[in-house]
Amino acid sequence: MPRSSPAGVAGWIRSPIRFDVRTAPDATKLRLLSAAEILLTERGVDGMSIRALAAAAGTSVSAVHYHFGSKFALVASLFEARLVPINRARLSGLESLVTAAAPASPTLEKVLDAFLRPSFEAWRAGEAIGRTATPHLLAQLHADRFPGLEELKERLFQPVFGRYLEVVSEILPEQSTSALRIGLTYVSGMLLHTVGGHIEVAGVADAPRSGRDSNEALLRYLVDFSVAGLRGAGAVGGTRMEGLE
Amino acid sequence: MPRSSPAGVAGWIRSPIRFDVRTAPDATKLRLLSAAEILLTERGVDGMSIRALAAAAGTSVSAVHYHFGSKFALVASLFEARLVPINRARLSGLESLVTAAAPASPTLEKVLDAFLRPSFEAWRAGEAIGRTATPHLLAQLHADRFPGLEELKERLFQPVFGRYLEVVSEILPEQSTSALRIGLTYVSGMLLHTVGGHIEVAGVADAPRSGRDSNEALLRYLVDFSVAGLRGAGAVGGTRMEGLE
DNA sequence: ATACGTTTCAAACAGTCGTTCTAATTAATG
DNA sequence: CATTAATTAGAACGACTGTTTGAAACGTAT
Repeated sequence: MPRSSPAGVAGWIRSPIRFDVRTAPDATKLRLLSAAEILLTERGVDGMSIRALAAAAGTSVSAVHYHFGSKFALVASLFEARLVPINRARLSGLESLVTAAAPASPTLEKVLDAFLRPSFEAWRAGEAIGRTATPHLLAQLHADRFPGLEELKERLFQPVFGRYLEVVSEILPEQSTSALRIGLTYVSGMLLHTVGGHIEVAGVADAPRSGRDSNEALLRYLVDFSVAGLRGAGAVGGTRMEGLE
Repeated sequence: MPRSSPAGVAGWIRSPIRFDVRTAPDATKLRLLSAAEILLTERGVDGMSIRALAAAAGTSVSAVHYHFGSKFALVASLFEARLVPINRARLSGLESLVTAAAPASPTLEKVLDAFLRPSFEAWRAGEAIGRTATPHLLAQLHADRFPGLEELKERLFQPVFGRYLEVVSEILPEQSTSALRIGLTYVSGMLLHTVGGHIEVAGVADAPRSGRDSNEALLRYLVDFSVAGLRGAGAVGGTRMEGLE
């Protein structure tokens, strides 16, 4: 199939007959990223070939190296482009809660909701337009192995994680930072497990009929589970965590 | 390096001078599985080539297809060989708890401990012999995509999961099966997140100095987190889970 | 219209992939 | 010892990998 033009974004049309999205600046670049998002989600980094990507994007194979330099650079660029907005929403949401509750601390439930919700929003948005969506991609890349990807994940995720860890430590001062770090990592793990498509409860994960309600209910369940887990795991035995210090 | 013979398992030695493990039945098969376990953990299914595998196992490339038929068959065989004992331990541990507590139900904490402990045992055992170990492999394969692997995971894991879901449903009768299914899936997700090497708390995950104590502490934290999470997620709002039914 | 920098394309490069084939080697059986 | 079966090794197959190259096509400005 030749490159189809998904209408819209017009305005500065020059040729009224053969209008093509390619006339937009960076159109090829964006088409490659968009196609890569789907292929990466479906087949992983190693499973996505440059040729399959070029075919899906309607470009030639050399376009990838012209615009990105290498396959890894494209994957890294996509990863960053998708994760940065989510992380920004996470941080701004957290700071809003902190300032609103000052000088006290916000509730743990609200903090975890602020952490988890941006991913769920992107997840639902992706489902709406008929593809497996960004967070699924993030979960896939999280599991994938690729030279340099580990450092990228660290660089992008750690500032967010660290700030949340600070705030949660203030809410649960009786728990050690080490223990809370584990707990928050578990929360991240559950989130990735969810958006990665492993939650296959009736019609939630990849089913076409999953809507806003079930998505919201699943988010609430995850928030409640996390709140109770964080509180409960630290509360049972206060001193036996020294093995993890 | 030529094929080294890790001593032991003798008894029917034939040539006292050039004894080689190859003389044992299925020795090549076992060496391939063992080498595949390491390579799969490190590089994933797509990242492990038959040639690298053969080199690591000290065999020729054709040995793989002679003994297993295909690369996928080898991966599936390894997956099954490693997961079946863990699942057996999970089921027998659960039934022990059930019969011991009859006619009442065992505590949720004991049930989850029975579910999680076999993986932790295998994890620790793997660390002891200096490799990343079986559960890490399982986590890797869980994230990997491979034709037919999904069905295999389903076939191997579902009976165990279903039985645990039954017992947990009896312990928490006020929660719907759908909600508990999600919760138990989250518990699995956290476990995979742990043994997959994503818990990087001081010296626990891949650090060389992680020992029995920190491992046991981490298991306890995960059990406590799961118990509190399962109870807490269902207890907050009893009727708002209908979106997930 | 000419020139220029940007972007696109098909072809080729140097490998690696999983798999198959044939011959040689090994172990077991008569 | 001879024969048969099981196992191994190495080369070869066709297809595919990420990447590079050089020329063609492009919009834009001179």
